[in-house]
Amino acid sequence: MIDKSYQPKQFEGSLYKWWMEQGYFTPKAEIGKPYFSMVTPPPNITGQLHLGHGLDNAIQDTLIRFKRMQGFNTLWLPGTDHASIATEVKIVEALKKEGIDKRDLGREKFLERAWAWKEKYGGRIVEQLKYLGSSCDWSRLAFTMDERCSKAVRKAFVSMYKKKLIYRGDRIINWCPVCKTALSDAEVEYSEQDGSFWHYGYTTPDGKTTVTFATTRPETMLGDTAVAVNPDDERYKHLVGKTVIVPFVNREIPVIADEYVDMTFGTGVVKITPAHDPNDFEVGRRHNLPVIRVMNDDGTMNENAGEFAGLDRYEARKQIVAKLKQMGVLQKVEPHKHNVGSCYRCHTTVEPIVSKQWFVKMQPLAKPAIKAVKDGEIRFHPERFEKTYFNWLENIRDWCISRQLWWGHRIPVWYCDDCGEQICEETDPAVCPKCGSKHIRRDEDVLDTWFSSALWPFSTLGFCENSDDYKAFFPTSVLSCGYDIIFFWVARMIFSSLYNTGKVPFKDVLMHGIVRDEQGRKMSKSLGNGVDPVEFIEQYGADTLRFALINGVANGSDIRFSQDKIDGTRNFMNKVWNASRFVLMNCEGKTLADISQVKLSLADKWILTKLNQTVKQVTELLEKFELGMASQALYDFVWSEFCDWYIELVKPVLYGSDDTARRDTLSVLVYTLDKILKLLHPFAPFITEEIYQSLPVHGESIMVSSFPVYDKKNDYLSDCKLVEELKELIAKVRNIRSEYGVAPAKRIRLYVTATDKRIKECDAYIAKLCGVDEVVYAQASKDEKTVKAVTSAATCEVPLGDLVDKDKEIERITKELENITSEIARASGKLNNQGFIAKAPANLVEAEKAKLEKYKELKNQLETRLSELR
RNA sequence: GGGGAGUUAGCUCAGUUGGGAGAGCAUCUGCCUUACAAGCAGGGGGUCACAGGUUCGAGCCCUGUACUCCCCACCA
Repeated sequence: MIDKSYQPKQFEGSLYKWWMEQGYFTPKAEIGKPYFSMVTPPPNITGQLHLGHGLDNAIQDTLIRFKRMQGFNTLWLPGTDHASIATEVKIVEALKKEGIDKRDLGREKFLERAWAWKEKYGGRIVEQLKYLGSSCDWSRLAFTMDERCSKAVRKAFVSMYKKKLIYRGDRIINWCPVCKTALSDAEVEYSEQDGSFWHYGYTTPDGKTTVTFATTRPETMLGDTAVAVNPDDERYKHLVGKTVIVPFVNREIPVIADEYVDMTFGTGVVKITPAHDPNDFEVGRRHNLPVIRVMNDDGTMNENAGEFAGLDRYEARKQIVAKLKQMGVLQKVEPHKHNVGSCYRCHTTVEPIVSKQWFVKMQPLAKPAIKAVKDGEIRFHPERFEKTYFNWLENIRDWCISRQLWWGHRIPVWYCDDCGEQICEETDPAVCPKCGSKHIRRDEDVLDTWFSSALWPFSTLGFCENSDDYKAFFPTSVLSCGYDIIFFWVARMIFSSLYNTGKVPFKDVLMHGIVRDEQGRKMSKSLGNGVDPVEFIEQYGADTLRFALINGVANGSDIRFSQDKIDGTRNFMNKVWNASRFVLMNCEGKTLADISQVKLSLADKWILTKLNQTVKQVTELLEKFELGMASQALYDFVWSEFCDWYIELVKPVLYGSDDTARRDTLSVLVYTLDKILKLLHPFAPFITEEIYQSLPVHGESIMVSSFPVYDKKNDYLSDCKLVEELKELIAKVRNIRSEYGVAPAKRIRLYVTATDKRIKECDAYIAKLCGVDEVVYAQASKDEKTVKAVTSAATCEVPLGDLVDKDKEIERITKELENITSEIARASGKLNNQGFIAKAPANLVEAEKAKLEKYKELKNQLETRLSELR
């Protein structure tokens, strides 16, 4: 028997441990067997569990549990990400506290520290994920830098290098002066900031002509190597080919003509700094301009900056502006809003800088990735994210994959100091294969952390070894993650997988949104509005957390996590708990029968039908990945049908004296509860297992039991309809009692004139649920003061004696009559419409006719009643 | 500049092939009815942003408008 009150803390931990011990999460690789597999988005080893993980895991665990119960060979493979830059930043910070500089420590020692750090903290998030109930196979736990994944990284890199899809070159990249590394385009976040537009000009050597322009970054002028105008611009045609002088550095630079310049913008003149602006870099290439870097890696000005060398970039800007002003060169300063890029890790403003880096050539990889989605080999849910995906891949630029960091996969390229050869092989070279020299050096840089995560679905499964896991579970079935990492991760997995394995990495992509706080703000450390899932689970339990994150939420949309939602969900869990307790209490000391052997009551047939339809609905919705709607359907069935009606309907039998009837109904009650628990288990694994273990008859574990299956022969539609009519009748009588203020405890008599004869089978139900001590199947006598309720199945008269207020009754019936009349108008309007008759589906027309008949009958009854009263 | 999403009850949101507007919370009334007051019963509350169009029929499809939010691009 379960406890009196629902206290999830008392059983969640131990159940999880037991599931693990039983090995339920760990499948065997059975090649050819129908499978369902997923890989988790690997959380960073630096990470703390937050509600985003909660949502992600709730979704995936729900899917995997559903599929497992459906009999698929299911694998959910977890792991963690080394998170190159994020981790390195943390370790550098920790070292700083000890007064140690990374450079002084040296690469090897630094990596020792990093690994030690990973051992110490890397497992924390994994442990936290277990609180959620995630049925991942922890025995297959992967790490992006473990041997298997590293091997895949090496293999992929070498292969792409040899196919010239990876190349090294001097290009404009985004540079973070704090992290001191290059970043990919995706790693830069843009935000609008207030800045200034400084207008000034450069003058020709003869001092006669000045060309004026505007810039937002005056400090870059020290690296200017040209001034550009549009070739069609009549104002400046005469200047093209002439030169002007850059102040401070006294460089003579040409005035060039280039289509890039927009004549209508500003003065129509652009200063060109090839080393520090992506567009200028392109212009510089076209005109063979020198590329002069004026900034160091830490954001200070370098020796090319002349008198400003050594200053921080912003200080240099300040001083340059001041001096330009002093010199009388500065013409005006305008406030200007512009988008500034910042590092996604440390939020420092990034600098576009020319630098020698490694790149992945994207065009050839993007094409098949686009095709796979266009052809429907991979489907996004919701579909709209496919557009986001296409848009990105169609406009993609080459991917900068080298990082000036130590923590990560070191680029597997060696350089020969003697002959200059570049060596890139799957095994480390000892000597230069070309000249035999021993003087070879390995590239210092590591790879973008996303390069290894891009291989995740197949690297973790043992693609390199062509392992049984790979053969049994690849391609994976579903990938679930937030829409915020479509570019970082989803797109890159798709092209990487197509390139390396020739297969798509997964068939369906299920996108979810961001979990926000009550006010709709993003949860963040700085706002302090984050909810710690571990604390939350302590208080409310994992089931409540999971259900609150999933229930009623549409795919891909953000979620507001509010106390209201939490309370409502906790109440639902409590409801499930108490309803189960009711069933179990009634089972004590009783024997049950197989429901195929019992005589089903009306209520039994009704709940079995409703159950059956819920099974159908939930299964279909889950198969379409509509988890939010599936859980909603379950919530409604459990609370509004099973608890509110069925349990109440069966009480008379359970408390009655007919043992056979009791046994039969109890059997249906337990049967239904068993199915409810199974349907609910993927969403709320703990509470369902805990209750399941207390059922009079149960399997070893609910998580390896079979998911309920819809069976048409369990639909008792006519009985179902009768119960719906009964519910209507009960509601109307209750309404009258309530309206007339009849004390709830007061037993009354009820006169029923049935239009549906079967309503006479419902005595006990009516009596119990309407607080009636006697149901009389006749009309009330003329002198008894009654209030009348007209329903689809019967007319009821509630004798209320002096409580009956004639005027109030007339008012009530008039109001009801108005409703009915408008319904009749609507229905007959429809039926009089020739277009409707001709074009609407026949069943709809029939249904409408039936409704009209019913309403007319009700109207008659009400009119009769009204004339009686008057 | 390009793309996407949203606008439905006081609040937060569902509403999937177009066929009589829903939930939770809040609110009002009455109930500690032996599973549950974390509950039960009953009630009130919506020209589904606006304007057109398609259709027998539109919250849902099309066009436009307004406001809000997000992503991408980055004319210096």
